Amino acid sequence: MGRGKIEIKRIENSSNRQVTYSKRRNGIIKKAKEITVLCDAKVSLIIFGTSGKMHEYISPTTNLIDMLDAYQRSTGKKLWDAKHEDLSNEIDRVKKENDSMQIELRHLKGEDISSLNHKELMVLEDALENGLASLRDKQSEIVKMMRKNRQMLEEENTQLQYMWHQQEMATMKGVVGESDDVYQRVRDYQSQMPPFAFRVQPMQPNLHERN
Amino acid sequence: MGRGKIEIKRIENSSNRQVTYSKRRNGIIKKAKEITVLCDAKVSLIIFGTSGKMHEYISPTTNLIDMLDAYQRSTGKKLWDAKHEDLSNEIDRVKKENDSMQIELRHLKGEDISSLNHKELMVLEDALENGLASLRDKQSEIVKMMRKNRQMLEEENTQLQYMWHQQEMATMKGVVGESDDVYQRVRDYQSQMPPFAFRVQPMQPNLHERN
DNA sequence: ACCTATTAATAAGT
DNA sequence: TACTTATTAATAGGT
Repeated sequence: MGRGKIEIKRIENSSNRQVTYSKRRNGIIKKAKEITVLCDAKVSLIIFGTSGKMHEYISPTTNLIDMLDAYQRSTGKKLWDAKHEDLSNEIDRVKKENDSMQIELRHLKGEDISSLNHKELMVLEDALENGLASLRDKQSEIVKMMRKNRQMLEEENTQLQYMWHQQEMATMKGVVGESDDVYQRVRDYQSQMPPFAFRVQPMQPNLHERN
Repeated sequence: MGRGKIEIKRIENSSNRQVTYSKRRNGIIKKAKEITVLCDAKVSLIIFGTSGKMHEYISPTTNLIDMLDAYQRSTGKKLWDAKHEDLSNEIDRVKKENDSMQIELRHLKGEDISSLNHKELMVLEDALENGLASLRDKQSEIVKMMRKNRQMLEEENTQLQYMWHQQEMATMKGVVGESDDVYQRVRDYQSQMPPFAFRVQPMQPNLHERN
């Protein structure tokens, strides 16, 4: 299709070859676009000329990755190396782990237990009872701590009341000195101990609500 | 280039579209081959039609992997790595899911509960108690079924003993006929009911050990 | 890049 | 699906 017929063999004249390359490259890409539109086809076309410059066309209804995935599915050849397979295996492995944990969780919550046999039910029961036991331990530990806390607060309170009482007495007798007021006494008292917060907070920091 | 000009837009007639697809696909592949030979070009062409069937052409001077490597060098886009990243993200996602389930499981088993606050402990307690309650329900259901089973067996046993006794009486009187021996009686009795195994098996098939 | 004679591709019909 | 052929589209070679 030109001023003369040409044989399909390498064009030896370099500039002719370059010109032909450019024209035909455009031609192919145009054809690729057309078949995409006319026939709902998906095309991936990558062309390198001798210059090393690349030209490509990918049907806008898809992308190279998807095309290559489809290619692999279609041919069975694998383009992505072993590393990808490793990753896929890893995903499978972790997903399986996930599933079994999912099941265990459901069982512990009393769901789907109809499929369990007697032995399995016993194991489950043990687990639940142990869990509950640990929890109760924890809770009683907390209660103990709270009691201790309250006790410490009460003791401190008593001490402060006593001091306040003493101060009142002193005031009534009119012996108030600048370096011996009630506030100084309280500060003296406090300095004998670690700071308040440190002193009476529970050892269990998360005892309090978080939100 | 045909008996008439056509617009470049989707061919609605399905069989026309199929025919055109087939012709033009061949046309493009032919062009790809030609430019490969004429101009020393390297072409990778992958085409999927609506049927999902794939056609490809790769210049014989190269292969798809090399083409894609060159593509990546040329564009800077990374194909495998993109895929890679997708997979890695998937792994991360699933692993996170995994971890949180892991934690929940440990909590239900009474482990690592020191970090929980009061509210969380209450929720946990509820979950454990519910689980235990469901389990106890299940277990009592099983016990009930076993009792029922045993009862059925006992009744059958009684019945058989009675028949055996009768037969003994008959034998003592010497009135044993060929069509009226004890075995026949037992068979008669059994034929009134479904087969033994079917009759007295628990409705809960997994009651028995599996391994 | 553009031009255009010529070949190649192909749309529609069979 | 394959063949035919009128017609359009691509393009070789020249400018």
